[in-house]
Amino acid sequence: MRLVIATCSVTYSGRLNAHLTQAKRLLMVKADGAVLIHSDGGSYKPLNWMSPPATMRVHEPDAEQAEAGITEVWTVQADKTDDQLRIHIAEIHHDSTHELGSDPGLVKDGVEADLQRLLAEQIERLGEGHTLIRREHPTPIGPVDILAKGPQGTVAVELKRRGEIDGVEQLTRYLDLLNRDPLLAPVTGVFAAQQIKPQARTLAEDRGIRCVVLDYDDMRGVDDAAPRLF
Amino acid sequence: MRLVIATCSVTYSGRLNAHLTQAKRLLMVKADGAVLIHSDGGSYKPLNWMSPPATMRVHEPDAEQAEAGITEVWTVQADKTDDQLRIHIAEIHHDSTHELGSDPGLVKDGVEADLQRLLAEQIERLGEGHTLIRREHPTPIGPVDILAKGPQGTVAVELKRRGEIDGVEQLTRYLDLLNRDPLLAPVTGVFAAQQIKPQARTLAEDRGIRCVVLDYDDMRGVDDAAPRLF
DNA sequence: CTATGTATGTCGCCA
DNA sequence: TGGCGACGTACATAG
Repeated sequence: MRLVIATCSVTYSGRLNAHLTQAKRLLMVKADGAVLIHSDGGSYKPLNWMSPPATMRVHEPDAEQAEAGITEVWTVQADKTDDQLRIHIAEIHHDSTHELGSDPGLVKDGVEADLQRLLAEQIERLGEGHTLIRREHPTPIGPVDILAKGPQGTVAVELKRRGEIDGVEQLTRYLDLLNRDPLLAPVTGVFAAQQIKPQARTLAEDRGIRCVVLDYDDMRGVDDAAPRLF
Repeated sequence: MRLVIATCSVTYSGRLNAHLTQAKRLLMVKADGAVLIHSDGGSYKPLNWMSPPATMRVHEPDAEQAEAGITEVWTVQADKTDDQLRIHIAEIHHDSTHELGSDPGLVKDGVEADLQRLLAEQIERLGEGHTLIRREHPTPIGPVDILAKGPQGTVAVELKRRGEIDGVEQLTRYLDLLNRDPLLAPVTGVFAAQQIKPQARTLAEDRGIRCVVLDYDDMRGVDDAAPRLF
């Protein structure tokens, strides 16, 4: 990985065109050809970048560029598309290269997949008398997270980490569709999430959809083989 | 901006838990407290990060950590949430700090606004006999992208770069509302996008909404005065 | 490979 | 401040 602090201007052309006027920034060049241009603020998204695989070439400035104070021009070309990044460098303030090696990568815990697995195993959290029919029940408009058998018939569960209005809309579409199937109907809905926003709860209940708040830590605690990462 | 190349392990806890085992990586500390952890591959997304505003504290390792070879512990705490990043440093290979100043920011060209302008100018792409009524037709629930007059009456167009289910929902809401207006009704819907996903197409057609795929390059080619910024 | 759904999404707009 | 939609979305996974 090469790290350069430089006064530069940047132009991107590809799916859109974008331009950065001259300023002092960090240029990060990765081993796979990726280039990231960061300022000293904002979140993780760079001001501009090139995704790998890409190839970087360093040129001398032409006469006009040299006249404007440009000392070096970097051209970063995507290997598979015609996306291109052009970096015009006026001054380099720092330049260092570091051997990092490959990274063992990130281990995650607590995403929707975990929640779904746990709820399928602990389906009684929907209420007494529920049994699992299946997870990821396929429909033409997408898979229903969990389908269960409840005391009053079939139950379709939409599962979210954070329950917001679009999740209720999604579940509503599934219910409309599932209720056209005479083998399943009547199907009622359950909106299950670790946290349910008031507006989502209001909309859900207005449509006869039951809301269930899930306690992830509690559910993981019940799970015997809860893997502990750290 | 501070740049550190370090052998480290990282733990994030917040909306989920995530862990990086020990390896050599880049740690970027921004002026606003943001911290990014990058490896020497992948696109612009860091392996792990903390969004600003956040506060970083540097601690001595406790006895157990010191025993494990940790020389320094960084704790990065989000200012407004309980998200936390803990970085255990075994060895620092490089450490430099740079004053960048604020950035003038990015200028873009070629997004949805351009597509809308082009479709308004080339409204016959909706089919023979269409004329433009107006762009950004205001309604209480938001502006309809394009309103046109077609052979069978008023047509409401929802425009997307990529047509997905959410866009069909959005158009459906507009149609429900517009059809309550006796001066406009009956209003039919057109879902226009550079690319339409199968599920979105299924839902749209099920609701009697016509789908139109737009060729942006072709449309821009027809446009004489295609503006070029650089 | 394409297709689809999630994301510690981030970012910008507008009420 | 919060809701909503776009994004050069990125990213993983299933088919």
